[in-house]
Order: sequence, then structure tokens, then C-alpha cells
Amino acid sequence: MFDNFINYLQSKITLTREDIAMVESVCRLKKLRRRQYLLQEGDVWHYNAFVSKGLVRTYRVDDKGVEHIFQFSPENWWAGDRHSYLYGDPAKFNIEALEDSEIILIAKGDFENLLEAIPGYNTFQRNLLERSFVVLQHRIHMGNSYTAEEKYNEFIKAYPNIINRIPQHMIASFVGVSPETLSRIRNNATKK
Amino acid sequence: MFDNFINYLQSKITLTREDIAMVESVCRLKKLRRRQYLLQEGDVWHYNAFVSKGLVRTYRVDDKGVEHIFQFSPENWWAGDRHSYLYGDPAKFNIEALEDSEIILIAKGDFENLLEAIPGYNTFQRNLLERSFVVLQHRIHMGNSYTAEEKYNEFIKAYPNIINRIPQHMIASFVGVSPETLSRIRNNATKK
DNA sequence: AAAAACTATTGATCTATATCAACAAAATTC
DNA sequence: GAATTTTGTTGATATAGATCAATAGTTTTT
Repeated sequence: MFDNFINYLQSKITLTREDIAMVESVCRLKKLRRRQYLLQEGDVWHYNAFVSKGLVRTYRVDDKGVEHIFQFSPENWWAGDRHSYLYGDPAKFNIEALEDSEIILIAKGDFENLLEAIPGYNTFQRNLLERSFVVLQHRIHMGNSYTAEEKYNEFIKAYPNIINRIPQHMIASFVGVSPETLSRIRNNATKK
Repeated sequence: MFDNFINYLQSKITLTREDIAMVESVCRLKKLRRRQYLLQEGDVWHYNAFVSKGLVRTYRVDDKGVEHIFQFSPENWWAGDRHSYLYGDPAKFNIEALEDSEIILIAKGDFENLLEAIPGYNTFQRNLLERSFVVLQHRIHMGNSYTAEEKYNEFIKAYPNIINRIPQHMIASFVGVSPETLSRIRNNATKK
């Protein structure tokens, strides 16, 4: 039931039988149909969510009602609203399944116990955050200095394996470009 | 000599006398004159740098030769190139002192030892990264949905204490707006 | 204290990209 | 399988903000 997640963990850190039992004891499986929400704006988020199957998007709606996708999470990635998780505030993000999905939920307190109890997990988690930091940093830099076309090219370079599972206008939203502009970019690119 | 840093640490985690001795044994003080570089593009960064006095900026130069400031680090903040640190690649960032500064350097290996050796430090460091993540996330969202004026207002709200130590065109660079536009924004704001 | 470098302002012009709008193909739902 | 929704394209137009350029005050350097 939680095999995907256990395999993921074992590829990152060493687990004893007891560790595995402990992890499994705090996991909860949540199945989502396409278009179903894992989190809606306004609710408080206190889970760590591992996508074991499917694909999920995390997005936010701005003052003008426009959606801005922050992240796509396919299998073996995480999803969540880190701000709400950290500060207990109502979420500004929505998380919605783009495909029928299976999500493993671990409650905040349980997850923190795992980090302390399993040797190396705290360090691995810190490392994961460091790498995320670098990715976000680069996205900020792209936002300030790349053209729309460059941003799109960077996206397909960074996520080649999921592009055909995501509608084009959502890629536009992720990279911060209007859907029309992205359509024109792709059109020009094929002409060359 | 490292008092500022020890005080900072003690405000976050509990330190024994031995812990303090261990920390001090791996600290190195580096004094910077205004305009002096702590890191230059192309060099590899393998420190954790705590600003104990002064102010430092971390910036990157894009393909067109334009500077983009990623971060200002005043007293009691950190500075560094996390990408270079993590992957050992030549830095894309420059770190330059905006004022005469004192920086405490801890080499990568030493720092990792501290995280393991001092109870709670690993967890505190993870928490620090989580909060940074949230900040960067918000900057990405602003980049995609705020006007130039809103971005500037957000900056003065977030960093009210350092605005008068930073030239206006550098604030413009940080928020991702041209210096002329920022000048006009401020002008309009005062008219109201 | 003169020269040089840095900083901020203001005006004129340009441009990348957004917005508005209409249409059609594809996918999904009933 | 008809109706509805989603998705992508293309054209016309608008606009926020960039760029270019000139000026001047301020700070730093020599």
C-alpha cells in the first residue's frame, strides 16, 4: 500500500525494519479523482503529502482572479502549502489533481517524529530543502531576466518528462506568461 | 570576537560550554571594506557566512550585463551561493560589501559537523530553510502578479530597517524593476 | 579642492507581452 | 451522441515598464 513511498525513502536513507514499521504506521493513503482538491484556499494545511501516483498542481489565485501555478508534483514528488504548514495560517494555495492520483499523507507531528527518530532523515530533508531553495532562486532570476521564450525553454529542459501530461496554458501559468504568448512562441519555434 | 554569532545561536538553540568552544574553534573572522568582494563569480563557494557587522549584497549578472540583486544580508543574516555550495560548481553570484563588514566564515565540512553534534541545530537549520523557502515562493508570486509599485511597497514593508542603508537603484534591482521606474513610483507616491 | 564616480530625476520613445475577441478542434460530461 | 467544457490558435489593440538620453546633486577618491 505504501510501497512506492518506502522505496523512495530507502533510495535516500537506510531504514531498519522498525523504521519501516514506524513510517507505515503514520502514513495515510488518500485517493483523488481528477479535478479533486487536496487542499483549498482558506483551509489550514498540516500534512506532508507524497504523490505516489498521478499528478497534482499547486496554484494560487491573485487579486484579479488569475491563477498562478506554483508547482506540478508528479509521482515521487511532494506537495503542500509550506506557509500554512509552518505558520498555521489559512492556505493561500489550492492543490488539485490533474490526473487520478494517490497521495500519502503524514501529519505534521508524525513527520517531525520521523525526522528525529530515523538517523539521517533530518539531514536528508534539509538537503532536499536546500535543493528546492536553489530551484526557486533560479526561478526568481528567470522572472527578472529571461524572455518569455527563454522561460519556456527552461521549463521543457527542466521537466521534459511531464510536459505531455500538462495542458499548455498551465505551463504558461507556471512560467509566468499568458497562454496566447506561449502559443505564439511555440508556433514561431516550429517554423524555424 | 565571535560574540555576535554565539549570541545569535544561543537565541535559537541551547548551547553547552563545550558546544560554544566547538563553534568558536571552527569560526574564522573576515573583515571586508566597503565594495570588497566576499565571493566573485567563477569561484567555488564552500562556506557558511554569517554577517556579524555591516551589510552585504548577493547579486548576479545576466547575459546582457545587467546586475540582479538576489539578497541583502545585514547583521545577523547569512550570505552565500547555495548552488555553488551544494554542487561545487563555480559561483554565478557575487557577494560584495555595501558597508565595512565583519563576516564569520565556517567551512562546509565544519558546519555539517556542528549540525550533527549540537542537539537541535539540524532541526533549527531545517526550519530556517523552510522559512526561506516561503519567502522565495512569495517573491516568485509577486514577480508574476504584482505591479512594480506593489513590489516596491512589499519590499519596504518586509525590510523597513535597511531601506535607508541601500541606494534606491539597488532596491530596484532587488525587486526587479528599472531604476527609472522606481524613481517615478516614489515620486507619484509622495504626490498623493 | 578638483576630478571622478555614483546616484537620482525627468522626459521622450520603444517594445515585449498582456488583453480582448472570435473561432475551432478536442475532450469530457450528461 | 448531443451538449458542454476545455484547450489551443490567430489577429487586433493596448499598456506597463524598459530603454535611451540629458541633467544635476552628492559622495568618494586622489
